[in-house]
Order: sequence, then C-alpha cells, then structure tokens
Amino acid sequence: MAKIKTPDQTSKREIIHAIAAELFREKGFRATSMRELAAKVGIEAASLYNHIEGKNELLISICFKVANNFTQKMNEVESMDSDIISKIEALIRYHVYENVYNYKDVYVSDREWRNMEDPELSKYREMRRSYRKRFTSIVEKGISRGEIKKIDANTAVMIFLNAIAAVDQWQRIVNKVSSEELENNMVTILIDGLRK
Amino acid sequence: MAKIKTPDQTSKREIIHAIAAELFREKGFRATSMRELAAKVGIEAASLYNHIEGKNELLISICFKVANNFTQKMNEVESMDSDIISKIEALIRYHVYENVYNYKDVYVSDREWRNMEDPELSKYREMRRSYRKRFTSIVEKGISRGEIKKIDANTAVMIFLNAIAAVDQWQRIVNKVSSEELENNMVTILIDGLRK
DNA sequence: CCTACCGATCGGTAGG
DNA sequence: CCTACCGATCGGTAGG
Repeated sequence: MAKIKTPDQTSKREIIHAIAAELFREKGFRATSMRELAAKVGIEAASLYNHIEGKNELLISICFKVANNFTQKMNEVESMDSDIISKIEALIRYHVYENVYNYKDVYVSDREWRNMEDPELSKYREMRRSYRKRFTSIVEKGISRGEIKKIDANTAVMIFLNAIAAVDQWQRIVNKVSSEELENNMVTILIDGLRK
Repeated sequence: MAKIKTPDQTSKREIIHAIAAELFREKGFRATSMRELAAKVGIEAASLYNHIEGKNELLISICFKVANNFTQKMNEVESMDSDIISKIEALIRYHVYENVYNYKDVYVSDREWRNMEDPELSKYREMRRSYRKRFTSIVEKGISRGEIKKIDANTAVMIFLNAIAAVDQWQRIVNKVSSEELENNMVTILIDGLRK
C-alpha cells in the first residue's frame, strides 16, 4: 500500500527539498545545518523531521533525481537514428538546458555527491561511470566512422562533461544571452572549435 | 608521502600543509577534522598548533598559492609577443600542467575556496574575477583581429576554465596517455573542435 | 609534543 | 509544529 499523504505534507516536503538544494549549493552539504535549513523554511529544526527522514536523505534525493534525468536522456540519444555529431549536439544541448533550468540540483549533485554514504554512494558512482562510458562509446563510434577527428575519446568526454558542469558563472552569462544562444555558442565552440 | 623522514629538508609545517591538501581534496574542507589531519601526520591534534595557526590558515595558504601561480602565468602570457591563438594555447597548456603536477592544491583551491572568510574570501574572489576578465580580453582581441570565430567570449572562457578544472577523472587519463599527449588533445579539441 | 579539557554546535529524539 | 534536551564531535587552549 502506498503512503497516503495529504496535499499539505507533500508540498512542505517539496519546499524543504528545494530550500535544501539552494543551501547545499551556496554553502556545501557539510556546512549547511539543519537549524539553518529549518529557519529558512520557517519552522524549528525538530519539525523538519515530520517531513523528511534526515539530512542524508535530502542529498540522496537530489543526486539521484539528477542522475536519473541524465540516464534517461542517454537512453533517448542512443536510440536516435542520426549521425554521431547530432547525438553529441543533443547531449550538449541537454546539459546546457539542465544547467540553466535546474541548476541548483545539478550543481549539488555534481559537487556534493561525495558526502553520500554507501550503498547510495557506490550506486551513484556506478551511474556516473556508466554515463561517461556510454558518452565515450558515442565519441569512439564517431571516430571510427570518420565523422570525428582522431582524438582521445576519454579526454574529449572529460572536456565536454566539465565544460558544461554547473558553475556560478553560468547564471551571469544567461542573464546576458538567451539559453538558446548559450546552447549555440557551446555547440559551436565544442564541435567546431575556436579557430576561424 | 614517505614514512621515513629525511632529516629536516621538509619542515613539519610543509608536511602538515601537504597532508591537509590531500584530505581537503578527498573529503572536503568541512568534512576534514583536525584530529584526522593530526593522525595522518602522526601527532596529536593539539600538537598541530605548534606549527600552524589553525584550520582556516591551511585553506587560505593553499588557495592563494594556486591563485598566485595562475596570476603570474597570466602576466607572462599577456606580455608574449605572439598571435592570440598561441596565447590561448599557452594558457591551456599551463592549466593542464598545473592540474597534472599540482593537482591536489589546484583541486582544493577550485572546489573549497568558498569555505574561506573575509577578508581573504573577497580578495580571492577578486583574483578569480580578474583572471577570468583578462582571459576574456585575450579572446575578444582574437575575435576583433579575425583570428577567432565570432562567439561569445565569456562563454568560451567559461568552457575553457571548466574544461581544464581539476577532476578525479584526470589522474586516470594521465595514467593512460602522457601529460604532453593530454595537452595536445586539449589544444586540438578546444581550438580546432571535434569535427573532422 | 602531550594530557586534559573547554564552549559551541551538530544531527536527531522524546513527548506533548 | 513546538520546547527541551541528548550524545557526539568539532576547533582550539592551558599548562606542562
């Protein structure tokens, strides 16, 4: 039997998770206290535990939400019937999109996941490893098909994943150029390079 | 770090700083306790304070050592008498070099600097901002000279700085390809792109 | 470089 | 959702 929640409980839990993501991003998981989180929610620290299991659960929830999103996108891209460059472009655009519209969760999952403990830590590590491996396979296929230069596929994927990782800087740039413009710049620079 | 110490040469203070960088990188600044650091040094926690001022001093020292290195390199590159692409290439190669041979300090300065407090925090932020600005100016000059495509210079610099930022992944790659090979891959991908 | 110990703060619980 | 409070752990100090 599924847990029955009143609309109020569900909503408060979501509020707590959202504010937690904000604080974890700003100060880091370890540096954020449950008392601080409670204050920002507008209740006492003890009251948080009527809505959530604990501090660790908050981090776990954020990290796996993001990991599942990217895994699902990779499934889609792998089954795309298109050339390799288009697949890589689709992945780049998705990373940009997630970093713009879901940047708190993405940032926390990328920088704070080390604070999880087993078994979640191992599972998360495995998901990251798998995503990177599947991305690398796509690049390698592009090389063997002659669509892509003969570069080291691991290095290329590392550059891509890092280049698009969440940073504070992002929001400033998005305020100047649109998300679409940002995606286009990314694709141009990463796929066609800087040189004119 | 060797367990048997060669007489002096490396001061206790330097040993503590090196082990601190290692721990801050592995577990994060907040998650590293002075007791843990002391244990790895081989003394009691209280004894650390005969050699260092406190936990904050360790982080400050690491962050500014790295920041000063990059600032000095930027001074050199700006005064280079060469085309813009060569300047950007020199910066990329330096980032790769620092990330390979000084990766603990670079990683900590890049991911843990938020744990500093004013006035150091503000000073460090300003150094980062300045470095990024000078890098952007170089790219903009390249665009106006026609050496570089008309892309958004801020986005390009963000990609470059992130692409080359320290990650665990790095060491694995360096074990497979040489540092020079890694530099060459980086330069190729970032300057000339992926497409054949 | 140690033993002994401090005040502060942490995540979380009991009980209403 | 609150007050009251727990044991654990933190960075750091006193004094030898």
